[in-house]
Formats: sequence, C-alpha cells, structure tokens
Amino acid sequence: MPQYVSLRMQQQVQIIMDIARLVKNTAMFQSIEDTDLALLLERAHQRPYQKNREIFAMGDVAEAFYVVLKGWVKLYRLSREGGESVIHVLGPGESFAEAAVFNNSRTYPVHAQALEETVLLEIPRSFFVQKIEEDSQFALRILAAIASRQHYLVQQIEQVTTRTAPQRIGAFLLRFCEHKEGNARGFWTVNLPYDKSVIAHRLSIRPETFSRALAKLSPYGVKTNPSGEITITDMMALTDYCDISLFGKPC
Amino acid sequence: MPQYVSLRMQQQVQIIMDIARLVKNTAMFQSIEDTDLALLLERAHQRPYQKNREIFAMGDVAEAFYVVLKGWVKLYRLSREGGESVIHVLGPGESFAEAAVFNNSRTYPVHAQALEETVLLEIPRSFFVQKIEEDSQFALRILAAIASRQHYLVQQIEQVTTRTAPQRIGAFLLRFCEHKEGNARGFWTVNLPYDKSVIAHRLSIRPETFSRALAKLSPYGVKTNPSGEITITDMMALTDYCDISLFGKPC
DNA sequence: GGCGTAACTTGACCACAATCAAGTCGCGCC
DNA sequence: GGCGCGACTTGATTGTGGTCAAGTTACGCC
Repeated sequence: MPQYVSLRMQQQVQIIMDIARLVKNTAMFQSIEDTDLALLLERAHQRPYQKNREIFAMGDVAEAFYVVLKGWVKLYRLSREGGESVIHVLGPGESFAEAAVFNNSRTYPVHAQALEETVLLEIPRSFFVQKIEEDSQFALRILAAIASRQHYLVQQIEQVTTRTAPQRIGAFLLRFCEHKEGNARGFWTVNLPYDKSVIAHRLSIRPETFSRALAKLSPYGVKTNPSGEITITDMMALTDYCDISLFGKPC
Repeated sequence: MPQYVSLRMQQQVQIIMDIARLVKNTAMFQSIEDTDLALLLERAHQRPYQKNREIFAMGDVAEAFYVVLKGWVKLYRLSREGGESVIHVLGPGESFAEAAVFNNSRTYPVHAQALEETVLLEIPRSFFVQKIEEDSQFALRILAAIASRQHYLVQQIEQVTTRTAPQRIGAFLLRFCEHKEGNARGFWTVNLPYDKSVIAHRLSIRPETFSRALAKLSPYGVKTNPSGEITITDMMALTDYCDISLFGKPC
C-alpha cells in the first residue's frame, strides 16, 4: 500500500521541516547552513516533557544543552529550606544550558523543569564541541549567545537589587510590549504566558506581594481586565516609573 | 655605557617576566603556549589606573577586555536615581569583560572602576578573535571561563534573593577561607582586601546594615579584631548557618 | 446543580533591612 | 598636641515586602 507509506513519509518530512523552522528561529542557529542543520537534526533528539516534569537537576552531569521547541521551561535553584529562586523562564526558540556543557565541573548549576506540556531539542555536547572545533564562526556565534545570556543575568541582578516590586513587574510587562509592536491607538495588551505565581518567583516576589504590587501600577496606566489580560494605556508613564533604559533587550 | 643599557634591558626583561607570570596565573591563559604568550604580550597593553579612576563606562564600545595584574576593579551598574548595584569585584589574576567583546551590541553592560592603584592588561578584541579562529582549544577555554562567570552570576542572584544579609556576609567570608587553606588550630583569619562599604555594596547591603549584620555572626564564631581583621573560630557552624553548598567556587 | 481544587486576591501582622542622624574611631597633617 | 577628614558604628524610626490566614473566583468533574 504505497499510499500509506507515502503518507507516513510525508508526515515525517513535515515534522522535520517544522523542527528545522523552529531551530532556525533560535539566535544560536539562525544562520546555520543546511548541511549542518541536517547533521544537527541527525544527532539531536526531540524530547517531550509533561507539565511539571523535571528536565535535569542541579548538579547533574551536563551532557547536553537544549532548545525549546514548544512550551515553557523554568530554570531555578533551591536553598536548603526550600526557598526557590527562579533564574530564568524560557519559551519557544530560546536555548538554555549552553554554558553548562563548557563549565569545568561540567554540571548544571540550576534545576530545569517544564512548566507546561513542552517539547525540547536535546543537543549532545559532543556535537557542539565538534562543531566549534571545525567552524570558528560557529564558536563566535556561541560566544555571542552566551555573552548576551550573561548580559541578561547582570540585568537581573540590577533589577532585583535596585528596583521595587512594582517597578520590576512594570519592566517585565514592558518587555512583552517590545515584541508586540504595539496596538495602533497607543495601548498594548499583554496576555501572561504562564501562571502569575511563576512570574512572581521569576521577579523574586511572593505571589501575594505580586498581586498587591500589580495593583499599585494602575496610576501608570496598567489595568487588569477581568478576562485576565493586562492592558497598558500609558506606556511612557510606565517606562518612566520603572526607570527602564530600553537598550538592554531581554536575551 | 654598556652597563647602563644592559641594566635597562634587564629591567625590561624583568617586567615582562612579571607580567608573563601574572598572565599565566589567570584561568583563561593558564595553559597558553609560550609562542602565543609572546604574541599576546606584544599586542596587549599594560595600563595603570589611579584609585577611583574609571576604566570604562556602561554603553561604551567594547574594543578590549582586561586582566587584573594588580589592584582591585569594581564592576557596577547605576540606576537613574543613583542607586548602585555592584556586579563583581575582581582582583589580581582575574579577567573581566571577555563576554562584552562578543556581545552583538559590542558594548559594556556595566561600569568599571579601579578601587585602588591598579594595573590592567588590556587585550584587544582583534587578538582575541584571531586566536579563537585559529585555535579551537583556545575557544573552548574561553567558553569555560565565560561559563563559570555565568555560574557566578547565577549564584549571585540566588544569594541576593534567598539569603539574609548576615548569611551573605558569612558566605563572603567563607570564600576567602577556601583560598587560604586554613590555620592549623581550626580557625581562619581574613583580612578584608578592600573597604567594607564596597563589600557591602557587592552583597547588596547598605554599609550600616553590613555593620550590624556582621555583629550578628558572632554566635557562629565570627569575631572582628580591633585591628580590623576578622577571625572565624567555628567554620562548621558558619557554613551551616549560611547554607553553603560549597560546591560552587567563587569564579 | 453541587462540590472540590487550584489560582489568585485581600487582610492583619511582623521582620528585615533602608533611612536619617549622631557619634566614635583611626589616621594623616599642620 | 589639636584639628579635620573619612571609614565605620550605633541609635531611632520607617517602610517594603514576607508570612499566615481567610476569602474569592474560575473551572473541571461527578
């Protein structure tokens, strides 16, 4: 039954094309050549994760790094008393743990967990190292990616140490607007991509405080619709209040 | 007067030898070959900075990165209201701003200032890129260095968000003990390398709070001698109090 | 519909650290 | 010595955000 086989093949091809498209959307592989992309897809594995599933634990040996194809991933650390500090939350097209595979200890410095039904591309360390050794341009691209990750962390530290809770929330909301290119009549709508409690932790705020702090932003044009989405009516005021430099993009 | 010339030459050689030794002490160049070292010293410039002198400002174009040969360097960011967040303080043998030269924006994401009379080795971006292109092992070493810098920043975020001021101070003191290999009779002595107010800022604490928080560590065996040095009599107790994992070295 | 759970909000209270303000110590300098 | 300056400490007070506890809302499910 050739029709059946051809259908299967067609599906396969479709899936691979989809992955290829997603991979090309990542900062790290956006200018990868097709021959290399083929090689990558051969060596890398697609892995599904259920909601709340652990991807790796802090201290695990780092044999691979990841690209998010679908869903959301939380990177976090735990203190002995169970205090959680969220280092990053990553969505489709973003990569993580690139640096861990190069660390001398070669262990992950954080825990990683899927926040939703998530699909990752798992890229083995060996492929990575080989690629760097034979292609210095690739090495430079990796360095750029890791450098901007570092930039992000530096910003994170600044935010947590010098801004108040409402300011951090405002800054977080504004980031989403940067991507969205703004609604015509001067106001933006943000649909929070994951639970508020996750956002709260990402900003080092307790959920209760998050709730109160969000309310404090109403004088600066931030309204929360009953439907759960947030609209920003006065972007200037909010930007000003949050003391955003606006020349440091998220990541 | 050949004696004079020979003396001058001898001095020159001595200075270069000194720099070479310091460079070989850095994580990044510890396994550099002598031919490359010679090339490096030819391309890199030694630069002295007076106390409190600015090395570069946030936003400046990053044409070079640096190795501290002598003195202390503070990396920090400023908020509009003048709030300062110290990202890092670096001493002899440590390098900084490696990542900045690879960033897409190619600008420094922080300010850098000399805390003391300081001497830096300034390594031009061009040398760096060239070296990476022709030596993939060097590229991997750079990646390792940047990766552990990233690890440091992650720890920094965790510290600031989950630990109290006394705990952070304790952790800071314990780091110095790791290097010092401990005094025989079970106690360690730490001489603070720079002003307490700088340490305070590095830990995101006001100087006043630092003073009080340090006093709160006395139940855990931390005594401040009138001479200004600090002794730790019960390392276990302090380690326990601070919730240190002790498997994440400073940098 | 009634129930149960999970996400979120609101309220009352508390604690850690920031702030403002004196006060002390150490040290170089005339 | 006396002075002045800068680093640090101590004191009194405030405020942001954490904690604990009780609602509220939304939504799935029998």
